[in-house]
Amino acid sequence: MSHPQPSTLRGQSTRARIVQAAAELVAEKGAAAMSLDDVGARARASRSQLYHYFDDRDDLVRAVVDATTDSVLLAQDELLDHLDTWAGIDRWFRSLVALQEQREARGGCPIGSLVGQLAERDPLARMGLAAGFERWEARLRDGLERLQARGRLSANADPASLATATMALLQGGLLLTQVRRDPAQLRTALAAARVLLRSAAA
Amino acid sequence: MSHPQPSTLRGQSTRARIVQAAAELVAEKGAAAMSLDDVGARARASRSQLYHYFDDRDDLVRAVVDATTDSVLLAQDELLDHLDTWAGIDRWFRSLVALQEQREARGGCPIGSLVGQLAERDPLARMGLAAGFERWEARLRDGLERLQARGRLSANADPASLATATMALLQGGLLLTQVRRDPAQLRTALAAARVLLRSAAA
DNA sequence: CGGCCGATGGACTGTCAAGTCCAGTCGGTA
DNA sequence: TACCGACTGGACTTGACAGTCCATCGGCCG
Repeated sequence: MSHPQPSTLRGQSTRARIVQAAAELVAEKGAAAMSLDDVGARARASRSQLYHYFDDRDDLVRAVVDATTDSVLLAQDELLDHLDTWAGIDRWFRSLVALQEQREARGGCPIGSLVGQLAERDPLARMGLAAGFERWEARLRDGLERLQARGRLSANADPASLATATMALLQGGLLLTQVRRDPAQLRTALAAARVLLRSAAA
Repeated sequence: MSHPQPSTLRGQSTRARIVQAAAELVAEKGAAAMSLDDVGARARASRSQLYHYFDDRDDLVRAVVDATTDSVLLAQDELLDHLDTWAGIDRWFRSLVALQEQREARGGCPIGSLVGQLAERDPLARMGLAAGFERWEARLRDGLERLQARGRLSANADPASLATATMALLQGGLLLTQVRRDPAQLRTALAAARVLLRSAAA
């Protein structure tokens, strides 16, 4: 992102259209299969506009990483705000499973799927993904800390470790769901997360 | 794999060299970045040999999937044989963490990393990956069933669900390890798996 | 010993994608 | 209105890659 934020409204909207189109293509076909021609066509932007707003292909992919984490967190924003009650946690879990059922277990986690594609190829993209996971996990950790402050979680439980383990179950559950085309995999993983968290209840 | 097994010894060894070279390149650079030229060069095989033994690029990638799962399971074979004792399970977990430390948290799971790269692009590859996970999880499930038969696991525990949840924690832990370049992520995830399993102990 | 067939080498082709270049247009400001 | 810089369009270059073709080798069997 060595390019500055576009100064005109039109420029900002063009840049946003490009990132949006690229993010869709990455989600549909994978990061490696996304071509700049496809992006240009979908965003109704010419070749040179891509290079006007981004250094190169990798720079655009990094913007896609950020946009994807933004959209994942935004979609769950309400739910993530209420992870400080057992009911709120259960509601979050149920909505995650419902989403996979609705998608017929396709696609896995939009962020997690990118790890295998980008982590070993572009250090900056890897750091962007790590930052995305950190924002996500922090929401859960904060919820668990409030739960603990309210005395519903054992005083000697470690919200940080519980949050990490829950994220692992979520990501692993999504991966198994994707590869087996079976949302029950995520359901089982999150049921285990529930057991794990409840076992730390006060 | 519409091509028959090569009939001569020389042919078999050439085919094996090709798959081996392709598997290394996929592990190093990702499935999309593996080029047939690279494979040929590393395997000391010419272009036409690749097409002599495989239908096309996708066919070779599917062979890589199978070879990769074989090698992952082979490497852990001893450990997977002893998942019917708590000590054996702990030993398995410790060795998984040690391996990530040794690799400096790079690469993630050789099988799991391929899911995000292949699952939505090649249905046959996805099925190959699912078969690999099934073989892996079955070893764990069998161990837990023997543990249960021996009365060390609660009679109303479900070895299948526990195995799935453990695999999810393993895969999710590896993903977080890879993206954060921190083996402690896997350690935390497997510590949670231990808690989960022990909570089902008899 | 002679032919058959799996196995091999390497050149060739068409396609497609990344990145460059330059000739413009648009919109605000003096 | 004239300027200026941000913005836009699309052609062009270069390189890489998947897949094809054909000529040849070499061991085995009749």
